[in-house]
Amino acid sequence: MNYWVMKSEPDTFSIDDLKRKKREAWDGVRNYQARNFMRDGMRVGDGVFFYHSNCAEPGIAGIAEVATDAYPDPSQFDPKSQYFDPGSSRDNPRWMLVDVKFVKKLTRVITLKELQAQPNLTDMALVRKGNRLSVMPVTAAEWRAILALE
DNA sequence: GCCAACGTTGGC
DNA sequence: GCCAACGTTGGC
Repeated sequence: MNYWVMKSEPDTFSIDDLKRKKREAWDGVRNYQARNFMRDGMRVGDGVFFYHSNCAEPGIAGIAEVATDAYPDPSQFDPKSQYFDPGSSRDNPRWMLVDVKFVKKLTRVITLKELQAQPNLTDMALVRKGNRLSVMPVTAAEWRAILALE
């Protein structure tokens, strides 16, 4: 069982959207490191912090769960999609994704500011300046420490 | 909207 | 293979 944080801009897809839809294919990831985490690291049942980025109150807004193994992101084959990748093929897909299912919305957003203020979380990739990865691993200790803040 | 950080692209 | 130019992310 591993833990992850996945970022989404709430204007595009928020924890409330996931709550309403119950489940979502996490498409559009076009970063190799993030893809590798989904493809090689994620297993069904892994815990996911749903992080709101690029918004008024950036932070962890809810909990989700990995619902599938990785499979090819269909949007890479769709010429009409903003995520279309002409360099990818069905025989040799470049981009993978997982489905994520809603677990719960936190009673409040645990803000980035708050996470940065935790002495035991200073090593966490998420809180380090300039980290733009949209999918990152979280240790079990970090997972517990963050849940305890709610 | 600004800009720092950083990944990607492409000329050489 | 180097690295400048460029594009994107995301906090502020």
